[in-house]
Amino acid sequence: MPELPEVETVKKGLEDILVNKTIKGINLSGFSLRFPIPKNLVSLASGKKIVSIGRRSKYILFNLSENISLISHLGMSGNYRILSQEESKSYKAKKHDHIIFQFEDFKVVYNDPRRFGYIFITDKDPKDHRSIACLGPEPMSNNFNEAILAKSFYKKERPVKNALLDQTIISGLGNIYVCEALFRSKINPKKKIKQLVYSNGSAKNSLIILKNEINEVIKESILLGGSSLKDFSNTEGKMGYFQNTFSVYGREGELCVSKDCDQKIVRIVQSGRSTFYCPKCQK
DNA sequence: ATCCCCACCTGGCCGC
DNA sequence: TGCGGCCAGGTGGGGA
Repeated sequence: MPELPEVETVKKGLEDILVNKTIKGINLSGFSLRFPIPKNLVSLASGKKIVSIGRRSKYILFNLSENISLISHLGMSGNYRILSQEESKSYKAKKHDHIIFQFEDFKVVYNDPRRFGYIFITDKDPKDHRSIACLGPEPMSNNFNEAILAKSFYKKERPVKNALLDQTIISGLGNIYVCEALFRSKINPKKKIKQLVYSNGSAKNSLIILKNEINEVIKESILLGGSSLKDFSNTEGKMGYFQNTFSVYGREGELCVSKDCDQKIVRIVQSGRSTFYCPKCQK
C-alpha cells in the first residue's frame, strides 16, 4: 500500500494511542514476512514501554524503553489495526494476522496478506540500521532541495520516473506520487534526468518546479489521510481520501484533467512498473 | 559504478 | 462456477 503519506497516517494513529503504553506480550503467526521475524522480538520487546513513535521515509520507528527500537515496514499490503478494549477481549486471530501486540487492556494487530512487510529489532540507533542509513532526503524535510536533486541527476541517463522511485536519491515516494508529481510538473516520465540539470551542475527551472510539486503532492495527501487503494486503511480501519484527487494514476484511457487538453491518459511500463501520464501536457 | 530485472507473496478482477 | 492470466502501493540482491 503505502507511500510516505500513508505511513505517516498510520504512524500518527499508532502514536495517539500507544505512547507510554507497555507491551505485555506478543503473539506471532509463525509465518515469515519478507524476512524472518527476528527470533528475539518477543523476548526483547515484551515488558518494554513505547517511549515514542517516529517515521523515517516509509519506515515506522517504535522507540521502546531501554534503547530498544522496532523498525517496521508495511511493504505493499501491511497494516496495523488498534482494537478497542471490547474487540480485544474476544478477538480471534484472522488470516494474515502475523503479529499481535498485547497491551494492558487492548491489542494491536499487524496484518499483511502479501507478507512483503518486515520488522527489525535493534538496540542501536535505528538511523544507523542498514535499511535506514542509505535513504535519501524525504519530501518536506530541510535537506530536500533542488541542489541535492541536481547533484543526483547530473549527467545521469536514467528516466526521471525511475530516479524518483530510487529511495537513495529521494525517499518516501512510490509509484502513485511519482506519477502525480510528474504530471503536475508537466515533465515526461521518460525524460532523462540529466536534462533537468545545466551543464554547470545547477538545477533548471523544471527541476525546481518538480521539487515544489513533490512537496505539494505529499503535503496534500497527508492532509487527506493518504490514498486508499485495495487494502489501505488507517489504524481505525478508515480509508484515506487522496485517491479521489488523482490526475493520472489509474486513469488510463480517461481524459486528461488539464483545461483545454483533449488527450487521453496513457499507461506505459518502465522498469516493470506502470507509469500513467499525459503525452500532450508532459514534455 | 550504474541501472534494470526479478523474486518475494496473496488476492482480486477479467475473460473465456 | 471455475480456471488461467494479469495486475497491484516496495525493496534488495544479482547480474548485465
